[in-house]
Amino acid sequence: MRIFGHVSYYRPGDVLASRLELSRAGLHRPTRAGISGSAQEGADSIVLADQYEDDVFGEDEIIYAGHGGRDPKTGHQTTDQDLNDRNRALLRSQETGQPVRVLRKAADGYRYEGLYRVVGSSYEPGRSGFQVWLFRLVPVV
DNA sequence: TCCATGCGCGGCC
DNA sequence: GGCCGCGCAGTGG
Repeated sequence: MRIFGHVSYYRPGDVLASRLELSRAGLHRPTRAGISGSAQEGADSIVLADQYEDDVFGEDEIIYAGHGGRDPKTGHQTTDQDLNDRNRALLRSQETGQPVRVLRKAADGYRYEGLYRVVGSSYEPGRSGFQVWLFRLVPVV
């Protein structure tokens, strides 16, 4: 059963040591993938891990780059992203307005940043010039 | 360097 | 609908 919103007793600011712990806690179930969710229900959680060059973690908003088109070695986008199921999940979240748990890689592990809502999306050239999905998330008040 | 782990989707009853 | 297999991933020992 997919859970949207807070999970168990975990609250923003909590730090877990690894992706495995995030998974066991239910904060972010996939052990490697950055987007948790389905095209039909939407995304329930995402992870920012300094892997995508087009990410922006701002004071009052997050720009989260969509999935795909990336060279794992260089970290740069090397092809246009496509509308895959993970990106569809975030588009779906924008439609439903369901909150998305945001986790962010930190020095000591993965920090639970809190609940965000997907309020915008675009498909445009990123830093490397290839088309990327960009999702705009703002904190849930 | 290698590979485990969790899961969404699609195919097939 | 339920089960199974496939492919893949914002890791990590």
